[in-house]
Amino acid sequence: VPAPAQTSTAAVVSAARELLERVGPDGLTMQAVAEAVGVRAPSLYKRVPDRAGLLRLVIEDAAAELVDTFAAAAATGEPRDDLRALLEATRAFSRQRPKAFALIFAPGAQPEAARQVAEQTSTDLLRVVAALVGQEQSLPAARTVVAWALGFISMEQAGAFRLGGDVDAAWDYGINLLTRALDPAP
Amino acid sequence: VPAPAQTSTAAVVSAARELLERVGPDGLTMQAVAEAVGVRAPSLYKRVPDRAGLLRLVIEDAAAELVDTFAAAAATGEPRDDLRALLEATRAFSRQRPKAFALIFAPGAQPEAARQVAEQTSTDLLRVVAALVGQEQSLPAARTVVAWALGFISMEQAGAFRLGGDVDAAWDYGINLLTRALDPAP
DNA sequence: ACCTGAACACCGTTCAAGT
DNA sequence: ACCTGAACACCGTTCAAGT
Repeated sequence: VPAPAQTSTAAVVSAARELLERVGPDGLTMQAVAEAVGVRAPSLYKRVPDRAGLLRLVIEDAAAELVDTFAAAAATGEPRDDLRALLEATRAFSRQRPKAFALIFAPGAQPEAARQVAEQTSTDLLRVVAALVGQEQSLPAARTVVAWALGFISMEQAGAFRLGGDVDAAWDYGINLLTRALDPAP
Repeated sequence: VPAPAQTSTAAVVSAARELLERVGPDGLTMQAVAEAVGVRAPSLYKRVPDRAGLLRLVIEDAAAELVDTFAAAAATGEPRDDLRALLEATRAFSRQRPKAFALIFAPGAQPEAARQVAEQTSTDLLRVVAALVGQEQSLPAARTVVAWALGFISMEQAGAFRLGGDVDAAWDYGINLLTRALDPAP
């Protein structure tokens, strides 16, 4: 007599995603996930290989969503506006799923997810940056933009920016400064 | 008959620091630290409050070293050279103690250490940035520089930069681009 | 086929007992 | 005054037994 399935891989991953954002990576225990989907912890091993594998699924899922968000923001209009749109989309996603966003790019955490994002976003970003600075230096220029954006978002989520001032204004300032530097002759 | 001390807080923190860099945060177990200093795990609680407190000591120690390194690199010469020196010192420190550096700025990890670094480095950085861009916009300008540097270092340690190209050249490119943007009239 | 309780390994932490 | 083994709580994981 086969026992009916009480849950599914999708439900497990979904519960893990919500737990990650609500209580952080340390709170993402197998028992908490099991309780959220209505089974006992050992049953989760019928759905995912182990905790690391579950976390990998959550992060790769978030990475795929980030790629989609990024692709949806890609346009082929005025390069300055296009660059801003890509950066705003990235920051907006980081606010929707801050913990997953941090884990995608965390050192040593999930190389595959970071590689996936890098591969699937680099074409759009390089095109826009090349439109501003030229083909030749588009790679180091794009790296400068990405480093700034990831650093800014990381600081924002870490609660840096304690010397006062407007954080949104600092974000705009950074975009404007980089854009101006990439294409000094408007 | 008092039992002679077999270790000290300094030795415990030092062993923890080495373990952190060698095996990462997850490998930094109380048992591994105890073995490194030659006692059993329960004895560590005579030296540090608990594992979180030990990690806090390690990170604050690294933060103090980073502040010293930064202060030693501060000069009052040509502002562009001064800014480069501050950034090079930060990157050099991140390579000496990559795990500790990441933990100082990790979201949610150690707010005190990050605050300490921010407070004790902001004066030097703001002065140099103000010399380039002017007093009025020195705060958002400094935030742009810091965001770029932390993002670049984070990407470097995470093993991003997989599309080829010279990472050191990208670092120089970023410094030059930011410097040029901060002071467009050389 | 999946679910479960029981068991095991591992880690952080406490504590009574030793010196 | 510090050190230790034993014990406890908690977590990840395995597995035999149930349906």
